Amino acid sequence: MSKDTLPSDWKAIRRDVLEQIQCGQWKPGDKIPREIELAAEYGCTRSTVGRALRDLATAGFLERRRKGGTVVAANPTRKAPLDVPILRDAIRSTGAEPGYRLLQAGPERAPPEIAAALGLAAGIELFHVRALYLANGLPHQIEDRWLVPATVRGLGPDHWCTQPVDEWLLRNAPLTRARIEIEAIALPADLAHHFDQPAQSASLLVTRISWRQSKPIGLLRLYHAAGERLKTGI
Amino acid sequence: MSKDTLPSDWKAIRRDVLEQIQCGQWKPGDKIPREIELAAEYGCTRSTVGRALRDLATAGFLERRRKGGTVVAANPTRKAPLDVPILRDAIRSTGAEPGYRLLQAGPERAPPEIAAALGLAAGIELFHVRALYLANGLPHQIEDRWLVPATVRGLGPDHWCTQPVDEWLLRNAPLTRARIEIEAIALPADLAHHFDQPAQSASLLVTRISWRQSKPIGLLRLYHAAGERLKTGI
DNA sequence: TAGTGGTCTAGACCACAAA
DNA sequence: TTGTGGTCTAGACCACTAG
Repeated sequence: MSKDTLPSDWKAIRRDVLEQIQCGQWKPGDKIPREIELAAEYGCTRSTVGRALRDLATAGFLERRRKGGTVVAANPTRKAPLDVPILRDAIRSTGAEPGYRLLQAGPERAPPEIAAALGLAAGIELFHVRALYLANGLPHQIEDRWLVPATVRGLGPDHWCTQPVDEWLLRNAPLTRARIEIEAIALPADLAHHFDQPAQSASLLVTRISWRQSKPIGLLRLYHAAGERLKTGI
Repeated sequence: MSKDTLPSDWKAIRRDVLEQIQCGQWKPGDKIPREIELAAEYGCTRSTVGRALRDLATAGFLERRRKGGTVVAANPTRKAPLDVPILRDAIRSTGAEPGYRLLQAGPERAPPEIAAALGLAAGIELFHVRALYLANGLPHQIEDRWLVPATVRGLGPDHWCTQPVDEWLLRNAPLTRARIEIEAIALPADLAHHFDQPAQSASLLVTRISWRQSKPIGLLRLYHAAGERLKTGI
């Protein structure tokens, strides 16, 4: 296999190696040449080859082990990146004009399942915020958020009245860790009413519990209007 | 700000810089010191600092531009990696024993919306495979797959009878690109019957269209049993 | 134990975009 | 124009692990 062009930049090498994999030249489980051999082949240093292979490894195409060499991943479990954006930005990115309407806010005793999910004692008092997000004036999502006062210190009524809470949180109590679950639910009557859709419509519910270091920030339930979809890709 | 410990490996620098960001020392929009300044501070070369900062940039915490310097990302839109695994592996990873039951398979004229989604002429003949996946013997997911014969050449009845199609595809026609959509639907009666659940139950439908280079591989609709959730995290 | 990838250095040149 | 990050080199030592 002689090469007429000798790409010596790491992106070209990456492309080249990936092509060998995707064309089936190098099959899952196959051991590929050592860094030093590829370096000789491409006419560059080991560092440059290493950069390319490392990138393919983190992308899941290769598995690398010291002494074991570099092997084409047996089952390239691909990851589809799911955005966790600011809610209004998500609406903007669809080309629609975002709107925000506060439904309810204030301190409230946490229901047992909320407190439990956050790892807090039952009956603790949290901030409870419910708000409606609009796209071009039409109901789009309903946010149901429980926030831990101790962690979001400084957050007050003046914040959530005018602008979405997540925008304040982003700047003042950014999450370091989160757990996300996506499920389908039959739209409860009260939410369906806000969406102006029939009750029991199948709709998406995204639940997100977030932490700052090891302290719980809060629990967000994001109800989507029936028919709304999450989109991603590889 | 003197440092008593001077971490000189790139992971430590990464941790250190990330901490400055997450503790609010460096706020969104702030310009952070140049590579060469950080290198002096940490007592290492520019390459090592660069490695750490590059990593934080690809993770979305920093934005870097030549001449513009390195800036803390204004809105760190985090990405939650959603696995796109082999179906039986996904079941295994929950600790359950996977099962596979073929429901129906063979050539079939593609419905207009399927052909359109794949960018093919209406009325084209595709492979249509429907199968039930079980977890510990219980119905878990239903796969409804349309495959483009020209792209998955070599796939035949003997393959899909005994083992899931995706496992053959992984080795013989791996995807290079995919579009994924997640939505909530009311379970149609025929599917509900297989799941042994009431019709109209809200359940998740994941639709995936995949390509190999620019050639369409097929369209997969994965129906989840009512109550099933997708899980991810940051 | 020996071989592979992982990391770091000290330097250089280049590409891009801000001033 | 000029300063910043992006990349590459040639070399070195180290950490892990397969044989």
